[in-house]
Amino acid sequence: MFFCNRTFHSYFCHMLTLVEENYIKALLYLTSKDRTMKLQEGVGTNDLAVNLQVKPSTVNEMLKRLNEKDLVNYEKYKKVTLTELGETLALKVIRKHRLWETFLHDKLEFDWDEVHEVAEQLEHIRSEKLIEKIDKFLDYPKYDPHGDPIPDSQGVLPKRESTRLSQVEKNQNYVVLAVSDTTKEFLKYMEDLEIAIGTELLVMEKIAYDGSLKINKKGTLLTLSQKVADNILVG
Amino acid sequence: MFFCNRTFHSYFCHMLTLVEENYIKALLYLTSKDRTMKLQEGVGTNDLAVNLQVKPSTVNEMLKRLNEKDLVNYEKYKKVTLTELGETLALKVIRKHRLWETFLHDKLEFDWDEVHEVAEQLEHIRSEKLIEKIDKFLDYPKYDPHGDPIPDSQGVLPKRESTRLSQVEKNQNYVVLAVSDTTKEFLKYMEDLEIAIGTELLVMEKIAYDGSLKINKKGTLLTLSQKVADNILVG
DNA sequence: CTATAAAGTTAGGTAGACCTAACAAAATAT
DNA sequence: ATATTTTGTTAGGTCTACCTAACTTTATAG
Repeated sequence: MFFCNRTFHSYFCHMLTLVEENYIKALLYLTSKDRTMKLQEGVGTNDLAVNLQVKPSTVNEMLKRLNEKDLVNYEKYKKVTLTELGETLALKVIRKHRLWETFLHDKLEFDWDEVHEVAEQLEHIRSEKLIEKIDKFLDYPKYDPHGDPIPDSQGVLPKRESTRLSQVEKNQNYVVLAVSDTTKEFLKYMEDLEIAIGTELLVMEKIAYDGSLKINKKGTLLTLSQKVADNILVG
Repeated sequence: MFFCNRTFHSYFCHMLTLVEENYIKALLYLTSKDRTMKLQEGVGTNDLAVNLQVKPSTVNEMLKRLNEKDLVNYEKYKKVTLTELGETLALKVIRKHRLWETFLHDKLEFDWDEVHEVAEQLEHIRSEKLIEKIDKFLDYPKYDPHGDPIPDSQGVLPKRESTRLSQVEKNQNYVVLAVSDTTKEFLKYMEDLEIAIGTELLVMEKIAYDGSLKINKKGTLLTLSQKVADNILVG
């Protein structure tokens, strides 16, 4: 039994429709993915439309509604961002998604590549209790089968150990977790290098003279100065 | 990824909306519950409306659609029944519902009375593989936490041992599972006695002279002839 | 710095699933 | 057998979430 009818929930509850949940989830995904890497804050209507596989006009309409509900910051012709409320709720959806993925993989022996599709559905099941029970049943995992971090019940993502690229071992694979310089210049450079959150890097050689690094990025070879390598956090 | 879009599914797949699933599930529930007990076959618009908590006009509209999709046999002003297809699909929903209830109760330690609400949501998850995995994970249970039988993957309900009421032990509780006389006269009498599928009965005394029974039906005392007791199957 | 392309918006339309109000048919009760 | 009640239906309206087509604003390229 749900206690929030439509009128009620609009004012008191934060009960989103399944579709609204998908919009804020996509928004969180698209923003957090590039949060530290892009020059421009926020996401465009078209990007969202592509991600959600709907037409831009549909997105536009929904953005107005989400704005009304204080889930996004939206102004005509501008990029959209999640509000704090929106982000909190999106993290809850992500939490559910990743816990379900873990459940499917660890307990039901689903393959790594099969879990996502089903978790897309399960993430919308409305029951605080259920997801807490699943969390307990899985013994409070911190990462899902893809290695993505699972937010805790407060929406906090586990802190990951990260190391500056300038200080890692040679000949070992690392994944870019974050960057510590957020200036336009740096990020623009990162974009040019096609290095983003999630990019895999392998240090081939450290040049003793100036501390610069020879890097293998999925087959592509490139050289990064120590200054740049200092600002790339990997793990 | 779903391979049935709207146009496609209407003609080739039997992919029902969540709401359609709820309608056929309710229909199965309302018909099977009284199948052997009622004089009149089928379910009325109002009954369905009450069960689904919507208005009769909404039900009416949906019945036309379900009829188009060959899920129900519906004619204006007449009682509605499920087609074979409708019943098959409804049994799949029931199967999912009861397996999820079992999962919630047995694995996640949900209380008996909490499982239904969540299972109402989980039963609509679309994944053959998921439900088969859950079935396996639970080691192929035959009954859910409420004792209701779980249809197998072919939609077949487990056969239950049943005994004629005329042959059961005294002072032991039984539940009516079925009746073996389907004549109007008998069923009408059952209705008068307010004995239906699911009714709990306790035999207090067997009269040696004519084989009639003194019965306690939830506090009410009644006497049944041997002939009647022969036609009531309990378990 | 304008012309063209890309991105975003508006208007108007559809389908599903619900509603109310008014009406018709069937069941029942006198 | 008719009056009344119950049950079922129709018509017309709402909201969500989608669409297409036409249009406007912003970005990009010559």
